[in-house]
Amino acid sequence: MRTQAPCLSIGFLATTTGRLFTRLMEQKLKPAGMRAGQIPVFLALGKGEILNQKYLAEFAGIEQPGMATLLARMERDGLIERETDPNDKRVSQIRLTPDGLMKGQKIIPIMEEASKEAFKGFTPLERDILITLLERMSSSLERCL
Amino acid sequence: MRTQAPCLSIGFLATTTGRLFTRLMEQKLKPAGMRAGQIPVFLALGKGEILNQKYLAEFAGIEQPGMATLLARMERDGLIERETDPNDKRVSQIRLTPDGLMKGQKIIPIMEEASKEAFKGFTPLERDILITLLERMSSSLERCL
DNA sequence: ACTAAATACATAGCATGTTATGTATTTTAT
DNA sequence: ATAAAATACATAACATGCTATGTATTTAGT
Repeated sequence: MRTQAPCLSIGFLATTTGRLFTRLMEQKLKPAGMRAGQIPVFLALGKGEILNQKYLAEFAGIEQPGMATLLARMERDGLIERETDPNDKRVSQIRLTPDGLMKGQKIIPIMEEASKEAFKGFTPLERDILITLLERMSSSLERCL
Repeated sequence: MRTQAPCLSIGFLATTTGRLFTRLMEQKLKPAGMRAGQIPVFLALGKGEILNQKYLAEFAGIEQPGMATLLARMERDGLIERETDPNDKRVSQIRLTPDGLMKGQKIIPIMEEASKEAFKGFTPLERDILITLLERMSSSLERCL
């Protein structure tokens, strides 16, 4: 008796599902003047919060340079503003502009729409199981990186 | 009574899990002279198959221009060769070079390793459920794009 | 007090993927 | 037979994310 072969398609499935979801979000966000990568920033700053880049990178689950370039694009597009922290000149305090705040209000409804479509045909139980298993896999992967 | 709120974190979870998996594969593939995006090409051509770009793009589940640039990089790095189909000069027949064939032999073992780590702590049943649910979500998303 | 380490952010260079569009070539329809 | 549609691939421009590295600024250690 031999060990059952692990499913090799999990990587393909995970990345593909992620990409498809991003594509769907892009479709919905673009007409509203937002992009998929900006979602965590809008979620974190949507109520007028003022946060620094390190926090935002951790919140978004990406590396610091990725957040740096994302924020540079968002600043270019007038969605965020930055101000050097007077207490620690290394830190820049980041917040949404009035335009950013206004646009950000549509994020949650759009996410709800997309999630509803992604979960089409799922029972609430299946939905919860998928979330739980994905969270566990995500943790496993983080641990071995 | 109101409809239960759909889980909004599914998009984040899917994309994050995909990214983490890609990162893990990069760690394992780079020392072997391969990159994560090349996996489907190696899988499709690993036994000496000769296939065209359109087929490879569909197999990889990405758009045609993405495959075009991927193949350009792989050709640059001496992993694949292309030859115009004499029967239809629009088509280019693609195959792995000897070096590509040799490197490609390590793909499956590396995928097995990565899958084992991703599924750490999963029972076989949980594994199968995750696969099934991800496949269903992937199909749902494809349908509404 | 002052050098060394740590921290926050920026930049460079790249891979991967997307949409939009261009260019041959082949097929279809009249 | 030929103009029009379809097909296969390439290219441009961009977003997102990565690693590696640079640059201030702050904190710690002696």
